[in-house]
Amino acid sequence: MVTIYDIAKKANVSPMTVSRVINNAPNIRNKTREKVEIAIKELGYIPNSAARSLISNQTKTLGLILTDISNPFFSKIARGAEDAAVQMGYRVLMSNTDEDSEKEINYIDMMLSARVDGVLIAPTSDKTLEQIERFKRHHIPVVLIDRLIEGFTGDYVLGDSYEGSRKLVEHLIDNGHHNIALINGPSNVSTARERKRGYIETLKLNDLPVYEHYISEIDYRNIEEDSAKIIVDRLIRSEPEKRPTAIFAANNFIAISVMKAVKELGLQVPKDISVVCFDEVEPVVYFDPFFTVAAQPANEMGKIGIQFLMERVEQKQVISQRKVVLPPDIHIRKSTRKINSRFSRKGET
Amino acid sequence: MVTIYDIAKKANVSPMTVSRVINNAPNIRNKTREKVEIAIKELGYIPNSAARSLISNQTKTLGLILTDISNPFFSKIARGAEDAAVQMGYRVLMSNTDEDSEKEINYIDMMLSARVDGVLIAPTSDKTLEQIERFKRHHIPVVLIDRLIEGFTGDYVLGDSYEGSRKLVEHLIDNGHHNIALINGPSNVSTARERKRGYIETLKLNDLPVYEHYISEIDYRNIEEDSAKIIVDRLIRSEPEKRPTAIFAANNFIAISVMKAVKELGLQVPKDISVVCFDEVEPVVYFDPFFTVAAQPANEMGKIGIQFLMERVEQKQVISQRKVVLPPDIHIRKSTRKINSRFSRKGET
DNA sequence: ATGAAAGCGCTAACAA
DNA sequence: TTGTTAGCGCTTTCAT
Repeated sequence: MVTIYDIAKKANVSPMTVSRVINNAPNIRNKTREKVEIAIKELGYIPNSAARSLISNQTKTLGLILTDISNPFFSKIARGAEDAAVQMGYRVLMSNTDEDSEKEINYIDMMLSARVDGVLIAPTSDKTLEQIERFKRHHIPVVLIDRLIEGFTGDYVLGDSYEGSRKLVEHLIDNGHHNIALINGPSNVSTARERKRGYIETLKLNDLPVYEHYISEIDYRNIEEDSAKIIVDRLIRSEPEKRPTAIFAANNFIAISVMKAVKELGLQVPKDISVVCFDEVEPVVYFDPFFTVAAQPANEMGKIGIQFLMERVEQKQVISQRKVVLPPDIHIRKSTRKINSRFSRKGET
Repeated sequence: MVTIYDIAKKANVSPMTVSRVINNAPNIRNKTREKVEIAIKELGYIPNSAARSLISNQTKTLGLILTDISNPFFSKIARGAEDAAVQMGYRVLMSNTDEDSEKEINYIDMMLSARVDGVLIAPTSDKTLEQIERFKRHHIPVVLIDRLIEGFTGDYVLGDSYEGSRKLVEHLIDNGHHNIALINGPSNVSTARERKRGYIETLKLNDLPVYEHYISEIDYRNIEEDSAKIIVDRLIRSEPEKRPTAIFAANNFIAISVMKAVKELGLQVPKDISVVCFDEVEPVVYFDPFFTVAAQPANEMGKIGIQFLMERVEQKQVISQRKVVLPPDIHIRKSTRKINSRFSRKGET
């Protein structure tokens, strides 16, 4: 490996001068600089980041902890984050926790030993707070993305799950749906809680009853399995007047499982049942927009998350906590249809 | 920051003993080990990777250079690669070149200065070979994924583009299509060349003419723009007997643009025109399998790529070049249909 | 404008 | 079994 000593020897200067050249320090004679630069080119010298880190106490590396980069929502966050990081001269270490808190701990160990300068994380659950404390102890800034943890102090960037749910459910109600089921994510994740809150409050505001048997949860880790089908099956087999006419799937993955289940049960969307969900279902949407969704600006979220993080890392204006909650875009498409309400609402004639 | 010196002081041993404990060295008295471990726990010590790298000359970090992680094909490669890397105790630095060779060079600089122990790369074009040489000069192993470069010596993992094209086109021909257009990727990428070769040879083997005006290329960087539409428009407006009855889109992104264009031109797939492509169009495929595709095992490719890389990095059996070409799975679905050939093939009665 | 010395956190090599 | 010394590649500090 070529070092500044090799360059120094070749250029007939001291290692310190080489260091000055590669750091664009002032007060260097042009001729000296040229000599050094030529030697660098000829030997193909590239500074050793590890040695620099050791002195500067910064690695110019950021940690990105997401649950699954092959989920389009997260891969967009990753893209937005990576682009923003590189633009500011930082590298990105990626990881996939698969919603598994043990994997998450291992990745956090990894990030800690890599001495990342900051971390952007979508926590697997509220329990992650303890792990985040570990970063705090090492004075490593942490920004939360997509998911909030109560008691967390620091910046975060979320989609507005409550508002998105409100609008999605409102849309269903406006189209005559009074029997709306919610298939939610696990309640130890903030987005799921907020979506449920939006769902319940919207029903109540519209004088619609909230049925416990309409609400179920799926652990994200089991979506691939038959959990969605079991739920959809149960919902559909209930007595005709209790059968939901619409399903609110908490995210795109759940929506897909629901679609599959509905189909396997011989029913059609939206003819027999309407479906809405969070997050865009790509890339179909580009040529055949089907799902009625609350689309979150994932790329933007990643970008803002890194910007916040960088400001903490570079200790610019260390303003107080920044809480950004981005509104989702509601797209009304073909997975929902107007129906004739089977029952009138309270107060309706 | 806590160092081995802090631990040493607290545990009343020398820094070297601490080093031995954290490295699980033999010949340490149990009691000493315990003392040290307690101090480590209490102070929350985590070894500094940079310092270790400086001595060991390895960073336990791998570089992953892909074109765009928000493309499902590549995000699956990334997942497979990341999982495999972590399992072997390595970290992964990610990057997105966007098919841009300048960005690619910057990322390669980054990887070089990060002193990654190895690189898994899907090169933007054949020109990347020079850049790969830079890794070679620094004795950093490189494994190619998805795309091959002529003249490259080393391991690679590809999908079988030639074979996939053969089967896709064969399928179209079997269904009466004699007028098949190819909308390809740029010919400085190996997959595009191989797909074209498969297309042409299959036509020839079936005594079908190869028309130059049926073959076009799209730069991956412009897919979002109207390039596909312009091509589809031209194809469709040609004289009736020259109008293709099927389009072979080189990948899923192109296929989506084609679908969009076909729709905007008021036509339907597969009624008016059949469409086939490479790579699965997810996640629709899970509930509404539509596209007839040659699906490549992306996750597997990433995993194998990292395995090969690791063997080079850890200099196990440094066997000669390993060339893995994985066959795609052909899925016949609803985007293609049987038609009555408008003209008989040469030799047919 | 340039150089020498010291040290970042760790470990290899040797010594005790 | 444990400790001492030196040095990985670089930069900070202080000279010159």
